[in-house]
Amino acid sequence: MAENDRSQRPAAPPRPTIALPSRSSVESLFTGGAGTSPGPMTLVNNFFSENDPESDCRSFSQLLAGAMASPVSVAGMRPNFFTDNSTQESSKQKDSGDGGEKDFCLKPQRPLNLVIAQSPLPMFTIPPGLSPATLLDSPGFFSPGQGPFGMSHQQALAQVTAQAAQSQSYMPIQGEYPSSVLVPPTTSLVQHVPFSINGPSHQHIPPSTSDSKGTIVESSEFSNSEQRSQPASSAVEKPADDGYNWRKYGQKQVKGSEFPRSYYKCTHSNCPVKKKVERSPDGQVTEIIYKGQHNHPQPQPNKRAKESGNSNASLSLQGKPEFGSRVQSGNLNGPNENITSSSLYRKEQESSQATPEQLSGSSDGEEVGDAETRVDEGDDDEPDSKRRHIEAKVSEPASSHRTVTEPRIIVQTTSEVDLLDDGYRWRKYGQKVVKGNPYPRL
DNA sequence: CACCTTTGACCAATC
DNA sequence: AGATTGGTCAAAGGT
Repeated sequence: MAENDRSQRPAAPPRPTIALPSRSSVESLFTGGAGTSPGPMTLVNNFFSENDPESDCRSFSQLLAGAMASPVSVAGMRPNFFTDNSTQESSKQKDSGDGGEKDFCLKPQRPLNLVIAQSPLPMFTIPPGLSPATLLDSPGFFSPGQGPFGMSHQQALAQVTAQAAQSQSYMPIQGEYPSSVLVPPTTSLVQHVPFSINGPSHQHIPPSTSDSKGTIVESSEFSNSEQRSQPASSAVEKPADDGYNWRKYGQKQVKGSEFPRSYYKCTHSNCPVKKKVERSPDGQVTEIIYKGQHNHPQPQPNKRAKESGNSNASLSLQGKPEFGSRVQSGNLNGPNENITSSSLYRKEQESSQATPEQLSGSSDGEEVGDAETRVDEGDDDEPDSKRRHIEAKVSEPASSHRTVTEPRIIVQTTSEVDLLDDGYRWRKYGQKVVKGNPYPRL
């Protein structure tokens, strides 16, 4: 283990392996709106940043949830594809394909924020089965007809989700994430979205899951009640039960975070996956950050049950560390790839406890990267990026979700560096609208 | 006894 | 160059 860690440090993160569509498609995507940054992150931001006063649906999670819950409606570009509580409960039903069209906007009870963090880490990846082009070309994604980013986030999200689902049928998008066993080591934005959004997952989690302490994290994200029902999970704060076994190897108070951060490693031999969990004193998880991908199948439930004391094996959504950026299906080489991907699920549970940065945010929760987001310089060659730059903390939609539990999702992308079709990575240093040219010149 | 958590110290990157 | 900070190590102790 130690060796791995050590070796990891110096090792530069693998370059993001993102297959890009021809420029045209990319461009159409990125240049959808004037003044829009073409960066992957920006892209995402645009998706989710919304200042739609008339819409209560600010939460990306909601969007996701909605998308997941009702692909059909999504396909229909229906803004209100989400649902209320009942919906959540009935998510299973939805899985079977419902057309539930409830207006989730009205029930921002579990708003989730998607945060796209910019970092040197290739977090924003696209699975082999789903090419960026596919996503981008998707009418819903960026519909020319709707003008630059004319479509709502919900729509966009829904679209993406739907496509993802279609393109990768093998990939369980919802809470029932089979974990590494079935899931190839690939990842995509789409994937991130769905599962990360605990939204759907919570639906699968029986309300009374509480017993298993292991599930704390996930469940907590979804509902406070559940969380609370769970005792702070004992002194041993096990990370959420995501199906893997974790060993805590450190804990530290991190600046900027009110709560101590715990460091966990996957106990599987040679598995480079690590995760950082921040918990509030009362045991509520406020943030989870995964790094790397499991290079092994998920342990058998019984095994884990024994170890974690939890029989609910699956639940979680969280454990999606698998969603790595690795495009090639091969095995991980280990140390070198540990950082292939990571994602950060941040949830805010108690507004009161929200950290300043979280609260400081812009009006919209989805706005990525504002306040604290550190835009990476863009030098992809940056080494481990484990440092502060890695995680961009996103400001919280202070106003909108104050009292609500806010699971936060941070998708880390490759940074400001744009990936273009030429195979090289470019850093944008300017943008201008050129007269006569519908698209801004970068 | 094996495995895990705790925790202070250490290291390296960054400021 | 020194201070700060995040991440990790590893001994000690607990289960």
